[in-house]
Amino acid sequence: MGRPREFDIDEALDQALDLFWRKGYEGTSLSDLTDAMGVTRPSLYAAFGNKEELFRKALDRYDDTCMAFTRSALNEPTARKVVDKLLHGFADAQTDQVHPPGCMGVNGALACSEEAEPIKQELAGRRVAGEIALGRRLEDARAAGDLPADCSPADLARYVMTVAHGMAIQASSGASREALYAVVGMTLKAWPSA
Amino acid sequence: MGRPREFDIDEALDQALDLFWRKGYEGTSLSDLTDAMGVTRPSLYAAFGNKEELFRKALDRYDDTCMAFTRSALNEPTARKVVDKLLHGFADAQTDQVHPPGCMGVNGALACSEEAEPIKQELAGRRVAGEIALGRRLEDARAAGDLPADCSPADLARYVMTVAHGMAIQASSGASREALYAVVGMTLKAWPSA
DNA sequence: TATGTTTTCTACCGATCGATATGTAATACG
DNA sequence: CGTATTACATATCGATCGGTAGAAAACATA
Repeated sequence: MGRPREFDIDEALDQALDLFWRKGYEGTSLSDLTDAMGVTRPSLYAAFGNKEELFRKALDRYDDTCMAFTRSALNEPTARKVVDKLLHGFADAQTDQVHPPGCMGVNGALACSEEAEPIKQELAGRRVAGEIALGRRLEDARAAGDLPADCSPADLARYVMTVAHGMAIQASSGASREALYAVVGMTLKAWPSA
Repeated sequence: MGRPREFDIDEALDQALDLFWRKGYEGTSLSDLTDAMGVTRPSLYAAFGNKEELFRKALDRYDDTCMAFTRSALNEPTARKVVDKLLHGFADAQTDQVHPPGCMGVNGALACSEEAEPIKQELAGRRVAGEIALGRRLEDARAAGDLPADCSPADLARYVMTVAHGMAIQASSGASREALYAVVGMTLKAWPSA
């Protein structure tokens, strides 16, 4: 009951995500958001709570859509294929021309004021969670003989995520998809074979 | 002549650098700066112009001091030693415990509002300049037979800088120096031998 | 001591920040 | 229809943003 909402929640969230991705949490103002989302300020607060909650919902949407490949990549049969799909997926997501260049998890809030510290911590936490998930997958691979017994899955996972996040910086600086593919290729050269 | 300045320019600049490094250009307020530098607001403007000029001077000081190793690394005799010294230098600079974690060139302004766009461009420009300088050094190395004839110095340079900037993100997320050293080690495994 | 120059201080500027109070329009239910 | 409920729009809140006027204080030179 009550008056029906005149805008689509997910469409508005996509606009907010685009802004936060491109300008970061603190670099995006409420006026930026309401202009892009086509929603007045009170409607935004009624629908999403406040700026921080809006960011978190946009981040969840980012994870559900743009980062979906990270989950499916872990299901690849071999460790090398997992990493290959992961890094190419990041390269694609960071240069897909429809979203801002780079990575929302890095651009969102890397260095910020005290006020945005919780956001920064949230993003850092998700980054390490991704690294840990990859590390576990590589541990399984080692146990299955898919990786040398003397290698360190944790170190390998950190190496891969370092390249992934480094590519996000490169993309923000204007690197092309092909340039990132070349980086992925060199990264895989360092990959150990069972 | 005139009343002598009561604070040291370089000491104040170091305080400003620490703040910009830790909180970014936009995340650092004038009140943050004056508090940390021990200088009143009009004194700051008289000495440094405005916030943007202060940032640029702090950035120059960062380059002259914390990034000095990047120049000397290029003088190493072999391409591999250049890259080894470069990456270990970045790992050290990003985890030296006296400065904020990560890299000023990345933390300073990665995603920001339109107002800080010139700062963002400046930092991106310096990043690509570093990559180009390394690429030239690797070209020389290839010409000298220090690298395989069929390798791409530009791709190698991009790969190295991608890892360097990725390590900056890792350091911001709390990675230890040893963890970054492990990443450097894996990166060098991909290095071609002549 | 008198004067010119520079730095220091207190106080304040307009603009923008995130967030709301208040009243009206649009729906569902009785 | 009447009423409850929800979303809409206008107008504004106090706080903070980067940046400055204007006067007093500390020096060099005369």
